[in-house]
Amino acid sequence: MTVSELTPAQVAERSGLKVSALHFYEKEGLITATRTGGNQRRYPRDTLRRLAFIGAAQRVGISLADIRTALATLPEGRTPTAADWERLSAVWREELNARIATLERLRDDLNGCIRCGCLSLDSCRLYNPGDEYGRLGPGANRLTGPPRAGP
Amino acid sequence: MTVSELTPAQVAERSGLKVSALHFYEKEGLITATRTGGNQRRYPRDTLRRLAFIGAAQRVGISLADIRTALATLPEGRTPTAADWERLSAVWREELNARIATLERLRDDLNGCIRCGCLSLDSCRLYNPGDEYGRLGPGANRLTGPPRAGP
DNA sequence: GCTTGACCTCAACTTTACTTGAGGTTTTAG
DNA sequence: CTAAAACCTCAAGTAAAGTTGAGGTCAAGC
Repeated sequence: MTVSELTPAQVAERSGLKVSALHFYEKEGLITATRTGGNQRRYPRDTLRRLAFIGAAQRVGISLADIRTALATLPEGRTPTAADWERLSAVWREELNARIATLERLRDDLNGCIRCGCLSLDSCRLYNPGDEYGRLGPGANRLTGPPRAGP
Repeated sequence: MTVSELTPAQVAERSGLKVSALHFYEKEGLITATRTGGNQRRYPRDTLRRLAFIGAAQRVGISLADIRTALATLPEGRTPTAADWERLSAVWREELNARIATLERLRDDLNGCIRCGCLSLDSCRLYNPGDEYGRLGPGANRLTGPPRAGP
């Protein structure tokens, strides 16, 4: 096997993910793998970076579907450069700033709002968050936290 | 029906939730309801406040199980006072501060870390967030975002 | 040359947070 | 008094993000 390719076990080890998660991500189109003669997976080196990126985005609360959309803007046919990654991360940077701002507002609302007893009234900002969603770039959304599930 | 009790439709209207969600929350022990002679639900007025609290906590990324634990510390037998709610919200305030700090660190890491190319290396803080979880009070956890699901 | 560990596929199960639907009852408006 | 709107229960379905297990293959060490 080429020097620059990684086995499933190596990727799992270095990413902290389980092999089953790697299969899942591949099925979802988030990472790719070539196969050896014996049909075993070999991951390109930049897989670790992709996985790190996926993990960071997930920690911000972005869904795999949105992450896939963002990763799809990476160039095909060549290994992404640092500049490619930076372009992507700039979007998340905005996302993070927005999320931080939202949380700060939520905290401040909580300070004044529950204390004053207005919570549950129609006019309460905490109760009626007006700007829960926003879009900043490809696939970036869900500024305030995990979804309140639906179909 | 007593002046201070609300019908399912009224609660749904004012909370923005569906009636099915109210049933679900009741089954999960997050809210309660009395019944009329005809077996229909009537919600105490503070249900709206409970729901507002639940919504705020969810937006921070706290699970219903943890929210239930927190709500369970409210006094039984009497309507919670503003002070009761404030005690609870103080916990979330800490939670919010912690989450904000985590996101700020994540953003700063992203600024330096992806740019410098270290992402995916074992020593990278972004790649290896060391302090993803912490406990501050009853049921408070998950500081950095939604869980990466598991069994 | 065989055993052991890493791999493979595929289907089914898990959790959280709800929704939908079926089949039947209660309340309200006219 | 009746028709419509709102309610009830209970079972089953949904979505996301994976994990687990069964049954079989591949590769490395002794």
